[in-house]
Amino acid sequence: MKLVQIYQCLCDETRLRLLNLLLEGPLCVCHLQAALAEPQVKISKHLGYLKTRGMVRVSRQGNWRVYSLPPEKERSAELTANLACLQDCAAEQAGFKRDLARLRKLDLVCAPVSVVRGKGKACCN
Amino acid sequence: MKLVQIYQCLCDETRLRLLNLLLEGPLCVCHLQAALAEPQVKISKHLGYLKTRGMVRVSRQGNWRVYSLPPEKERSAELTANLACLQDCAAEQAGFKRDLARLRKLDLVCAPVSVVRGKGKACCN
DNA sequence: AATCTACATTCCGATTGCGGAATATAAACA
DNA sequence: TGTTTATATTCCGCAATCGGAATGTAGATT
Repeated sequence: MKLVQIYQCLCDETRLRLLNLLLEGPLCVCHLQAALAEPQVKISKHLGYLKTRGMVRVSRQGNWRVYSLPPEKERSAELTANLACLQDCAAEQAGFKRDLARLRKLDLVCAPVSVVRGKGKACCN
Repeated sequence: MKLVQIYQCLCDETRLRLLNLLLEGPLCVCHLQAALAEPQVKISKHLGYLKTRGMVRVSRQGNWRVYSLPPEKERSAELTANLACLQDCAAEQAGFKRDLARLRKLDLVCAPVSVVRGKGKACCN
């Protein structure tokens, strides 16, 4: 991943917000969607953008797709540096902090529907 | 200057190379052009892009326009952090190092033509 | 006054990016 | 098997970006 490609991943507001959340750890799409309060297509498309460029990984867990940043050991020096820089910058800005706050309010367990049934919601919907 | 706007300035190869050179100090267009070995329009347009977004300043010195990064005291924390990050990353990559090497080979004095006349060139042309 | 020099701007055409509405898909569940 | 759930993909229109060729321009030089 070339340096300029890293910056291309970072040059959209929605993607910045997504990455800021993923810096906290792996997250399924519905949590990202809920935390950003943005429509599903938008989230999904930007995740696709990041994925095709190698900025995020996906794994399947039952009904959910869990996105994560590449494991630390596999990150290039430039990626590590820029992610750290992003995290520092975002930590001081209201919008990013609000996203994190919303994220923490969510029930982070993506449980099978059968488990959640009766509580009126599955996962974070 | 919002964080995402910083990244928008950084998301093009030519602009990265320009900024990497400007991190060394103020430079006139002809030096940037010679160091990058790219056509004049290309250089000029990307400098325009950076200027309208407040990423660089211009001053006139006789026949030349001298571009520079905003003075350190006026840089936001995010800008400072990201420029440092860029400089670190670029310092380890062949392409950027080549630009710097070419820059250092240039006669960095933009002197009036009259002074240079007889040596067969004005400024870096 | 005419010319030159260093640079910017305009005018293309092609590509890419973005957002939303609608639709598709694949796994889980009943 | 049919339905629901979570997510991706396609289709569409629009705006932004990029590169190059040609042209414009302001100040310096002759």
